[in-house]
Amino acid sequence: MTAHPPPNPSSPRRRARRGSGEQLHGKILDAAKQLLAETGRAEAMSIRAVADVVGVTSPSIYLHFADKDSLVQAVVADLFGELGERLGGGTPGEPPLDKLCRQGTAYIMFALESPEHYRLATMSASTEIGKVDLVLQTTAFAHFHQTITECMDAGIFAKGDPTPVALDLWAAAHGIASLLIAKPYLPWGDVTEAADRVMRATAMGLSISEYLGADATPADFVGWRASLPPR
Amino acid sequence: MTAHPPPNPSSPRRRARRGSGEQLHGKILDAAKQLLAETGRAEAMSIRAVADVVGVTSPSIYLHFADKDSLVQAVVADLFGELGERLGGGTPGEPPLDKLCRQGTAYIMFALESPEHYRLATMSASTEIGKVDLVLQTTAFAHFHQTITECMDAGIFAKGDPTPVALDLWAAAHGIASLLIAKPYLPWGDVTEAADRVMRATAMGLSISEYLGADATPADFVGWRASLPPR
DNA sequence: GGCGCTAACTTATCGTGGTTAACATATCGA
DNA sequence: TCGATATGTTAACCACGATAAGTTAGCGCC
Repeated sequence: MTAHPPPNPSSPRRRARRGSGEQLHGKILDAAKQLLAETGRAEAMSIRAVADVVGVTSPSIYLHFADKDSLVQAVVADLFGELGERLGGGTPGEPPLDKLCRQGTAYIMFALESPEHYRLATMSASTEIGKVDLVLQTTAFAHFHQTITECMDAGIFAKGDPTPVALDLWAAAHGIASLLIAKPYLPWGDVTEAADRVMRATAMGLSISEYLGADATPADFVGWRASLPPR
Repeated sequence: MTAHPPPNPSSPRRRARRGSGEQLHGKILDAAKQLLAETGRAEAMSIRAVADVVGVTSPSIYLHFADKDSLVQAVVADLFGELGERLGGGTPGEPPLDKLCRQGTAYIMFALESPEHYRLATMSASTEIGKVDLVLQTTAFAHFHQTITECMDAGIFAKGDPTPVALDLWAAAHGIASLLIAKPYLPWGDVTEAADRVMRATAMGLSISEYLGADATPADFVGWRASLPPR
């Protein structure tokens, strides 16, 4: 069995119509996502496996994607689209910091729902210069951006460019999501609570950090904290 | 050139003495670390490449490591040992929260110095039950643990089990380290400042979060913050 | 109807990588 | 000296990513 088996001789897959080569493109993407979701292992998404699922030979993949990395990136882009949609909703009039924490937790939950997709999305090399601000242009990031701006208007953060704040909060969300996925056996306790706790702590910390001034040392904070009335 | 070339026929590597098969074990580990550090790419550390560097044929690796994953895990364990040593030092009498932030930043810097090692350490699957608390038993984690206990004694955190606090802080450190490695092109600004900022914010946030009470909502925080005198 | 163009595939093949089975040999205790 | 065995090597298998070259089906056109 050294040769790869043909797709399925009994049902010879009908070749796509002349202009509709894009059909296969979509099917390949779906198959790749499905393989990742079902097996849960990134290495299971081989070009050959994807081709088998679609019912096509492996070189056909290369008619629609330049190489494996392109396929992975396409899957990831698709995923981030879904994430953006999910972060969009929310009750109007929701306090901005509540909204920010909710979005952060939603981000983490999304990552936990499709851990292999998330791993690929955040842990691939992809140091390509061309895609410099690919992340920053996702709708998910735009939603974060928007909510942070609302927080600034509410006086929770100092007014200015929301991007640094967004990056710091994203780092916190990514950190807990990533570790929950990679080290699930650690004593995290309830996952939702852990996610919520870290997001709240980071958001509050950034706010207090700005309140105390960017040049405040940890010792300054300790002194200030000691001066707070007990609750 | 389909066959693999022999190591080096001109200098026939002396076989190790009867009891010293462990020599090769160490050399393999060094070679694997070296390949990762030099090339900076995880895929460059193939079994065959490691064997070539050592001057041995690839199947010999399997006399000392069960499979590639075992070799990777061994490299990672070695790395965490180095990390633990580095986190150990520090001036006596250093305020505990300063120490905590310094250790967090040192952790992040360590990750940035050997990004591929770090990627392997934190992003591999390794869901093996046997190694349940492998991370928690590293000296690096022990140092975090110790410093957090000192913070608790200083009233910065509520007294109790340091492990949850350590995990949350570790998540923050890992998040920023991981993103700095995976997405270096994002506008992080100065890397050291970013690391320090996130660590400080998270530590302060956890402290304030405990001060306000675990059940405090983000809205509670906003109300409390608005009551603070302007600085 | 038939003819050619070409999009949409397949077949065959290459090189690399992880892993294993079978074989070889140097070392060491008895 | 001699056999047991630790310490390797040779040869091979199979899966994978990728490419080159061949094939076929749909479509416009006369």
